[in-house]
Amino acid sequence: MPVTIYEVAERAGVSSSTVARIMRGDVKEVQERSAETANRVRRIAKELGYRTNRRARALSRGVTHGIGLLYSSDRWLFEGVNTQVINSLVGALQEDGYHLVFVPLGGNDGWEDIIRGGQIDGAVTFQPLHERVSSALAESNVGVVALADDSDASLSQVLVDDYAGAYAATRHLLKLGHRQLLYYVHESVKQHCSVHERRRGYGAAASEHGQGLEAKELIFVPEEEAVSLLVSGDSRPTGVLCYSNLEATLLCHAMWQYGVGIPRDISILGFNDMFSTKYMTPPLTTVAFDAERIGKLGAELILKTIGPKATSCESVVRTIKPKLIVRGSTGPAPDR
Amino acid sequence: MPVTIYEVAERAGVSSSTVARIMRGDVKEVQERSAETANRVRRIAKELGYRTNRRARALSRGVTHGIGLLYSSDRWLFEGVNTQVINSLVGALQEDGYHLVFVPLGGNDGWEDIIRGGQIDGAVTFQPLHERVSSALAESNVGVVALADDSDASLSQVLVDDYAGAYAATRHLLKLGHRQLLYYVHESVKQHCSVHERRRGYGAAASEHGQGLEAKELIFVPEEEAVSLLVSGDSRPTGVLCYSNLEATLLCHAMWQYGVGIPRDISILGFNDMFSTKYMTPPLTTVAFDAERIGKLGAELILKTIGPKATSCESVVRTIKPKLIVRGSTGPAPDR
DNA sequence: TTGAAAGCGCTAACAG
DNA sequence: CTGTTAGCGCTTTCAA
Repeated sequence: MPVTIYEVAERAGVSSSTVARIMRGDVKEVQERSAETANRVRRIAKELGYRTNRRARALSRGVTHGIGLLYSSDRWLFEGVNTQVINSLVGALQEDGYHLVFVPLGGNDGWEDIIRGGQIDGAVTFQPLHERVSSALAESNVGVVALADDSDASLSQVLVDDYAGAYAATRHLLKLGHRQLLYYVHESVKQHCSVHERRRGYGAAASEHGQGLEAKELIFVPEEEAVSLLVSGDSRPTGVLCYSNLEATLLCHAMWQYGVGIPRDISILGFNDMFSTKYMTPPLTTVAFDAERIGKLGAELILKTIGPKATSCESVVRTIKPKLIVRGSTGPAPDR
Repeated sequence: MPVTIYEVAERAGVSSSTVARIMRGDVKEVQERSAETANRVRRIAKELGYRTNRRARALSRGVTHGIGLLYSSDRWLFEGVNTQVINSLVGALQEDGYHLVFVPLGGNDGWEDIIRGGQIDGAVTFQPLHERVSSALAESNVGVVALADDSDASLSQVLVDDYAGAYAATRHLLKLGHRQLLYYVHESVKQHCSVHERRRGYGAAASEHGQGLEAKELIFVPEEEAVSLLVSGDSRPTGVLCYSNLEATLLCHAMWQYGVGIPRDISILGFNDMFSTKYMTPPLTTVAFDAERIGKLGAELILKTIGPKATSCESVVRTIKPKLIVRGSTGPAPDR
């Protein structure tokens, strides 16, 4: 049986409110007398092993300090760089006494009970939300911030400047002399704003360059198609901007098979700096972003959104800049 | 302002307890009269948009329906097959009205507040727990089940029969005629019971076979070492049992570089059937297990452990059998 | 600053 | 089966 403020109060000869206030840090301790009491109470609480009961506090204060991680399992959340974001998000939330709760959106109505039942104070998501979910959140006054998703302009969000990343990456290829380019997105990739943003950045850099340049794109297509484009024909691409490390891995494998050298014959550039990337041969040139920072910013935004002095109605967008990490998979364009 | 049982009660002309009981499904509705009231109450509740307040219920019942996912970020939890286990665990818990909460063990004392503050009713973990954590759990009467970890015999656990998996895999190599074998674990792998179990299975199959067989092992070593063993010397292994898909990926890459054919010159066998495995060339022969099932069993065990009729003191162990999936990366041993 | 008292919304005996 | 009556443990006025 856990010890309560009442037991501490009795032992210390003060009222329960006093104990509660002291344990909560509400007491200013400017006067000598209160400082003394405070210390005594703290000592006794410690001796007795007192801990604030979070259930009671939740009811009384009307908040749980829980943040929901909204996701549907059809879009696999725990892959790639998201896991790093989540990890840092959890850490940052914990710093402020908040915890993250898995809230799978599919299946039964569990998610609705959690949202409407006051199980969480706020939420984060990596994906567009269904209307039902959005309204449940709104009606329950649960704030949301979107991470790496810009589909709902009314939400606060933290984004990566994919346009800039793709632009820089493409410029890199151009500087190396590549004039036959390809932007490739694998068929397994889900529709997402970054697909489009990276395409825009790629396109912008290409059209800026002007004449004598061929910039192809293969979006949502199986790798066989990309591979055959890369290994046959005279105007085959020599510089490939991959949507992520998935495409990069696939293509590198395939190129080895066909005896195409990287970066001798083809330069390959990916997005997202992952573990597996470091174990590639050659190491992948890639556009990386600071996943840790997204988590931190996300935590910051959501806590601000649900905070007491929340100027709710305004949504804020934080954008982080990716950076190009040049490694071994890109090199000068081959002579033709 | 959310609607409470009192408002529903007033509108329906019954007492709040009646509403609560009906909403909770406590009412047996055998008699006509009560069935009628029940329906009316339910209708009104729906009209008013009533939802049980989980905070109030938590305080009153003394449970939160939260299950903690205990992990420390130094052992990266969200990689590989664990993510599938977690996904199914979350789903299974949701079926029973439970939710999973991230509980990072490092950093500040947040985890202790969660455990001792009654934020969760039970917990699951994939790793050995520190003494401080274990005692916090025990003292707070929070049950735990270990997933794929056998380090604490006093816990309920769900395990994979890694011994059997490695045994079957090794037998597969032997049947293909391989007589120079290697069991390889990469340096980045953390100490874990499966490392040892797989080694045992490998060793058992090897020693069963008897004479004319050389079974090497390289445990926790960098890939360069493994690669050099595979490409030089007369007695170099032709059949490799990798600890996971990581080693398999690394070795396949390296073999391509050295012009060593798979499975022509070397057969490679991995553990864990992952997405990336399917995109390998050739597709990886691997020992797979039903991750979904682990999650389901885990949910079952933890709910049983914390349940009301929990015969607490006894810990139960469920073991699931892996199965060998033969694909393209293994073939007959080459002539020498 | 401190204490007394009234909740937060639901659950859980206990009568009726 | 239904209503009444106390709480669960903490927070929060409101006086003192």
